[in-house]
Amino acid sequence: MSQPHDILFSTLADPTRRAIFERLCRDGDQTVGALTAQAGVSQPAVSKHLAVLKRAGLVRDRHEGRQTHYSAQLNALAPLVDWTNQMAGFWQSRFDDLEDLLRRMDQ
Amino acid sequence: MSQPHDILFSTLADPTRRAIFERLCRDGDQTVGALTAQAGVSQPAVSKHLAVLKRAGLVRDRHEGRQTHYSAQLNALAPLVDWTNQMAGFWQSRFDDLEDLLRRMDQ
DNA sequence: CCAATCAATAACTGTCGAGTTATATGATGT
DNA sequence: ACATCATATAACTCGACAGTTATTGATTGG
Repeated sequence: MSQPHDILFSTLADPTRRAIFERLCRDGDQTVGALTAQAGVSQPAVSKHLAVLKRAGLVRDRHEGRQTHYSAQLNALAPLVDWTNQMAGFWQSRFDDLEDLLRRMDQ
Repeated sequence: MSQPHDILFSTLADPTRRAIFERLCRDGDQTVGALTAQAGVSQPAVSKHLAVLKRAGLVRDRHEGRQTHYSAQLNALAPLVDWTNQMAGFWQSRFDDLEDLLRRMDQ
């Protein structure tokens, strides 16, 4: 029962973690240190959040010397967009069904 | 720091709760009993999930005799779409590579 | 009125996960 | 080789929350 968007929702549900992801979207490639500097939590906490984001495919890491740079992988958001479109589609199709029914009742 | 999409993400993060919302999108108006029948959890659990969905603005309730009908409020998903668009915007301003994602969002 | 039904609330329990500090791993410069 | 810096992992704590059963409140039919 664990769809791809399942992992996305739970990964992005945490405000601290989502803020990290947003920062990576906004400002691009960042080191763990740079992210920690504004995260409001300890460095290990940031590292754990990054690990979760990585498992969800939302970030990539790149090692450069003793630093690790992380960057956002925006295409990982696709299932989220798909899910939203699907919900909208259900809604629309029921609306169409209703219109269809009303049209039948009119004639 | 609690933005509107913050509540949406955490509300939709729970699989059981999201399944209830999906059901309401797919099949429209449902009673608590009908939702409980397929939720896989107890009736009180369903009621609590519905209360959370309602606080997030994702559902409306309508009392009819001793039953309560719930229905999805799809427009409440707007902040989610906005957030995704914003992330895509950040990304796009730095790269030009997300045709695939944009195609999904356009449909 | 009484019994039954539907939903919500109360009270409680257990689990999960986000945070901490402490430590390990690994790269760099002197 | 050594001291230092950057990140990851370990071990632990604590609170939030999803689930349970039991109960209450409200509505309907006999």
